[in-house]
Amino acid sequence: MLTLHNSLAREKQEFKPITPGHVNMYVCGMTVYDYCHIGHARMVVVFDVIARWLRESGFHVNYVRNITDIDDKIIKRAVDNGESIQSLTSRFIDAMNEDFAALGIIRPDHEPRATDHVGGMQAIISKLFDKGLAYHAPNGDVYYSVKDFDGYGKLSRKDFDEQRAGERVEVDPNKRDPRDFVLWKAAKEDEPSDVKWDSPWGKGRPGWHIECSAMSCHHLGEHFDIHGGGEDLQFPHHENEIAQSEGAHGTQYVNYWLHNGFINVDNEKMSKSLGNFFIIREVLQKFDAEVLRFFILRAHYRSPLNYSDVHLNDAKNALTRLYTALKTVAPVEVAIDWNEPLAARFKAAMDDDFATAEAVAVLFELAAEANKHAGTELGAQKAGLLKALAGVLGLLQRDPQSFLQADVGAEGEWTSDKIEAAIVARREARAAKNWAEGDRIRDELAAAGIVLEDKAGETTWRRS
RNA sequence: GGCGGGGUAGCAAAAUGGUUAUGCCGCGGAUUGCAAAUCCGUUUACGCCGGUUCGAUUCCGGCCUCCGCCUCCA
Repeated sequence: MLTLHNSLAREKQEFKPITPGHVNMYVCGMTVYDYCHIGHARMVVVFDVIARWLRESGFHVNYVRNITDIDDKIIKRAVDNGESIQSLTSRFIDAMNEDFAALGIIRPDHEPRATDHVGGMQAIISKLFDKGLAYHAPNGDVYYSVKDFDGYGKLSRKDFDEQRAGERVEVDPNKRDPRDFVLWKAAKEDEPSDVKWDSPWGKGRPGWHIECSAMSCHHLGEHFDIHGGGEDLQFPHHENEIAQSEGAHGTQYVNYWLHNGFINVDNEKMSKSLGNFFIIREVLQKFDAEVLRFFILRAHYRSPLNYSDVHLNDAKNALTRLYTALKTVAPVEVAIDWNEPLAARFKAAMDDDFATAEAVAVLFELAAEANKHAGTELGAQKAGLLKALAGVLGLLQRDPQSFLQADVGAEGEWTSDKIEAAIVARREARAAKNWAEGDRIRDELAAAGIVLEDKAGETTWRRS
């Protein structure tokens, strides 16, 4: 039985799809005006694994992750750069795809872009007008009238009588209620022409929240199973999506809300204003992408996760142990037998709100089993199961050598040819029992971060 | 102020009312020409104070403390 933590109920619940055997899942994706940081990496890795596990569990999954390609920050950046919206967003969409591919992310079934769904957004706004949930403000913007929607606050559990509106932010005089949020932004004189769409309420562009209501509805319908995103989106974004979609359609919007935790730096939220954020491609200069993926999956998706080079290095050493086991004990291909004790533990962990930390622990126990039975059929079976289970998490699918010898962020002076030549020289010295020379060569390589391993007359190498 | 999530061994991170988490690091042993890898063994735990219980890190209450959301944000 699959259980998951539903933010709406604030407890773990058994997962029951609307249509047996099918899962419709929507995740809030990127606003493409800059490179993705490791917080985004966590989000996409987490939901990638969730989608993989749902499929492994036999569901047909329709996974949608949107791209926000129109927004204040995008306009500002494009204007600052003196380029078109289209040129800016397509550049960062390409970069995003590169980064996500490096992380082993399986592309969602649909990646709708906001600018392709403006019509759908207008249709929802019109329905909201029909139901008296939207109004046209003096400044030309269209707002959602929060006080007219009964369920407002049910996701974030905000008791608005307790909130002191305007305490931290000036209340916009165009709003009838401080909680109201924008559905349609009136075009401004100085804005570029490619950010203006015609609408019944004048030229303008959509508000942020309406995008997701429209795109999810287009691909998944008015009522679907799972909606995910970062925990910060719970309020106001997801709360507002509920207000829009349920307000317009009159039916329940989403059954299960999933929110992933943040990546922190020095126990503080990573954010641009604090200047403590890390771009994925920066991190990949220093660490293998699979190390970053592994680092993310070693924690539970809802827990805060502290990032530092020390922690990534720790993760790298741990992943090295797993790959070393697969190098030492060649795995045979196996179909996963979910009744096998360790496989059963893996499954129980994943079924329990996607407890990847426990699932990863199982991987290490399998590695130990494989090592213990190295050279036997049993060992090869254990290694095979290790590789198969890791594959469910999107890990350990490479040739072990390619991971162990990967030249990530190295100086590049020691090419594999040069290393092989040094190994030959060392072998000759050792054959002549010239241990001093053999050890000198090994020390020289070690100083360059290359570790030699002599086994059964063969010498292999890896980078440390 | 409102709402929410934490505090576990040197570091990271899980589960659990009584039984080894797991990984990295450390220490001892086996193995090795010496190493590396591997195996065996092993040292460091559950924020504080009460309560329930035969027994609590695990449940309940209080306290201390850290973090997040309440504003664009994964």
